[in-house]
Amino acid sequence: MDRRTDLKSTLRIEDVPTVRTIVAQKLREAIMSGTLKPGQRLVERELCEMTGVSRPSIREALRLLEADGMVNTVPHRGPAVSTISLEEARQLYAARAVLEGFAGRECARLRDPAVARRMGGALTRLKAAFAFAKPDMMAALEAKTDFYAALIGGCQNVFVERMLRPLHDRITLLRITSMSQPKRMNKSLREVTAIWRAIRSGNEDLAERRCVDHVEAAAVAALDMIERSAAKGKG
Amino acid sequence: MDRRTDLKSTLRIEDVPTVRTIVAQKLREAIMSGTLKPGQRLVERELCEMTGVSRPSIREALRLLEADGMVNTVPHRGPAVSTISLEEARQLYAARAVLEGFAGRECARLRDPAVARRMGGALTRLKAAFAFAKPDMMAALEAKTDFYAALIGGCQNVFVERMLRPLHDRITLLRITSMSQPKRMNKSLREVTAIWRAIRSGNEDLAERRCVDHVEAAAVAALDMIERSAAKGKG
DNA sequence: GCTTGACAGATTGACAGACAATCTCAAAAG
DNA sequence: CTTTTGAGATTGTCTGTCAATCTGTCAAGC
Repeated sequence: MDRRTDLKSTLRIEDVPTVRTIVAQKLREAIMSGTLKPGQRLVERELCEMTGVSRPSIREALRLLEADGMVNTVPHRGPAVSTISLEEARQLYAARAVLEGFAGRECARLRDPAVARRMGGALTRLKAAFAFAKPDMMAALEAKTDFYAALIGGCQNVFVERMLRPLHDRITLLRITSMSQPKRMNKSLREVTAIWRAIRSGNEDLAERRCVDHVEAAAVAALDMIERSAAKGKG
Repeated sequence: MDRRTDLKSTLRIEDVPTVRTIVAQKLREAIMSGTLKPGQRLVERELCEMTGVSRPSIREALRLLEADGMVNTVPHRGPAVSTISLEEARQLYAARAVLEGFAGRECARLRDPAVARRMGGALTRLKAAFAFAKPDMMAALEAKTDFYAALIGGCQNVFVERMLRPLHDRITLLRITSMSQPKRMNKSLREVTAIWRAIRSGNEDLAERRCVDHVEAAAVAALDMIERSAAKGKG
């Protein structure tokens, strides 16, 4: 017997995955991991072969990504992985700073112990990833993702949550373009710890400030790298 | 000869409307105007008959609205016009306040005369709509929409722009649930004028403050009305 | 009378196939 | 070398089909 049927009837699973959502998520991951590169055209039939699903399903999944800004569809030319200019990258970080600043403020105001605990756990794991001579970048990325999840979820605002997710996705995509920066990790760790402390202390203004500072520092590093790689490409 | 072909080859028209985008826009308008009510289920075949397009196109349009949060699709039960709880409405206004505060700040910082001019024009028309004994609500709504468009576009941030549009759409949808409040119009006019003045003067902090104040005042009015209508429904 | 269960109708999820409109790119013509 | 033309590729859209799932009704049982 199919176990899923059983679960659905008893536990009332909310999020029954449909083919289109699975495909959409797979495409998202492929884009963020760099398998599908920015600017690359997404030919529908190729995606059908890759995923083994029909064109209608592929197209519906593409509409979801389109609305997220992950792919750009121009009529009669088809969808392509979104590219981002230096100026747009600036705007992206500015938008993220605003929203994450708000999230930090709200976390501090609400003072949910569970949120602070989750952040603390993520920080511990993040530090642990750097305890060895050879940092475990995979574990570090996971820990950081979890920290952000706590921050974003902790603000108790579904709209801010929904808006920040695509922004983070596109920043991940942005990092693919340039390279990952292991050097900034230490500084980043200090910034994130400061966020946690501010939130735990319930200082709203400080929490917002720390979040904005962190995003702006990340922006400087990322934009600098993009600028450099662009100049390198030219020269 | 087809004139459109000519235009496209020469002017490179960006936004060639496709059936799915037309349908999506039509549905958006139908939802915002109250033709399709919150909670109402959207049966695909009915939408086909209404719009005269096929099911796949309808479905693609629905994915776009789904990503905007305009409709809510639960697997195997189909899409329905999004409903919003009182708590969610609070969160919606909070998110709008953050983003519009940023937009105001940026408009003040950038000091684009064209933006100030456009806002001024919208304000003039907004005032004119109230110059008669019987206010022209239609004209007022249009003027206000134009004012917001100037504010949102003036911040020069495509991400903030893209995020604010769905929020405004859902607030419009929210107003349908409760009734429109002509009484608040005068107060609202004063608030909006204050935003304009702050932006024109280039005072970033003040512009942000005025935008946040305005949204929060609108939130109080809207939430109060929702609460009252909800209580009325119960009693 | 109320709950439970089963059945039929309705609806969505997903697929295959088809065709016109449009884009792209390379070869041919000037 | 530039422009034009044309073939191939790709998207936009439609029709039709079938299985899986939901919903509401109606009868059976407590």
